[in-house]
Amino acid sequence: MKVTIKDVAKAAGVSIATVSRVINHLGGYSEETKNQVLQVIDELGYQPNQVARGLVSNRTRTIAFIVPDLTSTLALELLKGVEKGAHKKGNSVILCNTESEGIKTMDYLKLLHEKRIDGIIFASNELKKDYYEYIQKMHIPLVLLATQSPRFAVPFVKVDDRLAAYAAVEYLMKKGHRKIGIISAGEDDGIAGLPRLEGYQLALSDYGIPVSENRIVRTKGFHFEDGRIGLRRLIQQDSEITAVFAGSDDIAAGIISSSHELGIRVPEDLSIIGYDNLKIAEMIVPPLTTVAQPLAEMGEKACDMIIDMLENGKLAQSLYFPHKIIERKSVKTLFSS
Amino acid sequence: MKVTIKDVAKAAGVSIATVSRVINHLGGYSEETKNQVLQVIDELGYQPNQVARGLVSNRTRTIAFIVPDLTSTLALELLKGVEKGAHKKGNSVILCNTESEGIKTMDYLKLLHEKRIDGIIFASNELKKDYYEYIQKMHIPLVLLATQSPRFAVPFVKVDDRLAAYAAVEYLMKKGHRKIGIISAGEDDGIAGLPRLEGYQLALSDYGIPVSENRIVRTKGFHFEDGRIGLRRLIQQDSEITAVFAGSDDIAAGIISSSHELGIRVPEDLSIIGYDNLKIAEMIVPPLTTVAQPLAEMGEKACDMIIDMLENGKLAQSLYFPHKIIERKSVKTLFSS
DNA sequence: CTGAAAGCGCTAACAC
DNA sequence: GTGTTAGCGCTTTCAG
Repeated sequence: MKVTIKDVAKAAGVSIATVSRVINHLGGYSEETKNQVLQVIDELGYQPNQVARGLVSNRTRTIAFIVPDLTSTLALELLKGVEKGAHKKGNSVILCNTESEGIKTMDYLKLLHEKRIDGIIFASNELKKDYYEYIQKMHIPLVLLATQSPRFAVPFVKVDDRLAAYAAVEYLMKKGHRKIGIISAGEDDGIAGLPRLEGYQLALSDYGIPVSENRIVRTKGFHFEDGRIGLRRLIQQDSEITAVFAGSDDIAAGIISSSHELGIRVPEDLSIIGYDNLKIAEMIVPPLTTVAQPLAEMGEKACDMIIDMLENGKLAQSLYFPHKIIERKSVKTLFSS
Repeated sequence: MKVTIKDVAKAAGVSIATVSRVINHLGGYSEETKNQVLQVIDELGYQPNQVARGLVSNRTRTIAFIVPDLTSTLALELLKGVEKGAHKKGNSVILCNTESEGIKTMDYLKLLHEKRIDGIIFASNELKKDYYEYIQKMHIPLVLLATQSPRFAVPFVKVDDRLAAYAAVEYLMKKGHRKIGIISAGEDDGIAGLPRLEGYQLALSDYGIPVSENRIVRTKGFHFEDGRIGLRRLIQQDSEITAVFAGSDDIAAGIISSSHELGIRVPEDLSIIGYDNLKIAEMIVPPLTTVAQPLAEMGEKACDMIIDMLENGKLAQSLYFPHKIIERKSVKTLFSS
């Protein structure tokens, strides 16, 4: 029933070593025996047992993808890229949804360790000290995806948030906007919130516009609800605003949803630029102008890096991916410059 | 460096058999040795090697989740549930994104076979004969999620699409609508399209309303674009329509997007009911009234079923999950009945 | 209650 | 070119 290398060897009239050689393309056998073996493999429908292989080779051809929040389309895009990168080279990916809970993450790490997975891609979340240290002990490659660590020297793949935020705000200004607000997670989120806020402030300063606290709304996260609530807070603080930079597309969607309720027209009364270019950006009305991150590509690259590190044994080079502004219909041109 | 069962045995002054017994809670050892072993395990930071375990026990504690299209939020919700169900019992899930290509699916199946995964959850796609036969040969449990097979006796978890579609259309009628269209994949998609179309037709008939081909638009898939194009076709075929049943939330979003361009107000001029209750349903304007499928729960259940089958060795019972209509703001009440 | 030993299916020296 | 054999780390009889 279950056919093993032994069965193949016996049926082909050779030793298991020879079979092993041909399935691993190692050479050291005649063309004739090779064909013989191959034929038997085919007849018997033999599939090498990767578990047994893993036991001796210490390679499971499995990569773990750890995300805090599988709900977000952002994670999905990332995951898609990772999966593609993995499968391209005969690896598979194990999914770990940690739901932001620290305990669950350590839990997962243990499980992954027991499974002797080959590497870890840690996505869009803070790499806590505990995690880092535990992973170090596992002696497997780790790369950070859409996040980075201020403390540990771990290779990462991401876009430069500060730069991208700067570009978004600059775009608004080029369209003639001067009274620009921001609704985004702020300093509390050092990974994504802080740099986006900094980019916003820097862009304003560079254009000689004073930064006013009244135009800043710091949200808890990057979710739809944050945007909904955020807009109400923002117009309360400063009703003169003509444009808003949203820290994420979800926030932007929330802002748009809220504006409808408040009778604010987008983009006629209020222009909005988002961040992420998720699928929802094109599905809402008006279609959202936003800063695109090449998420799928980034995921794929992260995977390549893991495999690279596995093969070469040295740390991969961190990488910034370029952002891009996708123009749709949520920003009104006041005047062009 | 790498600590194995031998190291533990040596350090604890017992045999590896004893260590194995305590880590597997098999009993047959004194309280004293147990504590001794446990302590050493802790000190050494020993983690059993699941690969080695898998080799002898033929259990890898890994379940594969196969979906054709990871892009959709639907897949995401399903996946979330599956992941939860798996992790709950110390299993992990390997993700397979087949992108609808048959070759890639067989490819994956081979890979999964080599990895000796414990079971397969096959989601929202047609189970082709090739796949089925191959999986049969693997001798591992298989369950269909959000899909079913008209040909093979494979346990499934899904909602009854026909019933749910019926309910959606009936809802529209209870709100006073009589001229109701449908934009959805049709007979070509036997799994989801056909039953939804049937539900639509049946509901109409039951209320004594003739089914008109002019009110039916059959789309290629269930995507946003299908909805956008679909609406234009529909109003061309019949401009009198007051409500539309969309085969998916994505289609519904497309319809709404299209209506804006066409100057049709939702729900004032046109009511829309969607299907799936994805996250986008609450994020668009107006928030979408839709038929909810408990996707995450379904995913979790599918996982439970796999594990069940693994433990009991017999086929699980197929399960229909209940649908539910989520009322939001995309349907106008003409008159209540 | 505990240990010795035979594998699980495969790879990788090491012989011939 | 090809076969023999010693493990990889663990579970599981079988003795004692």
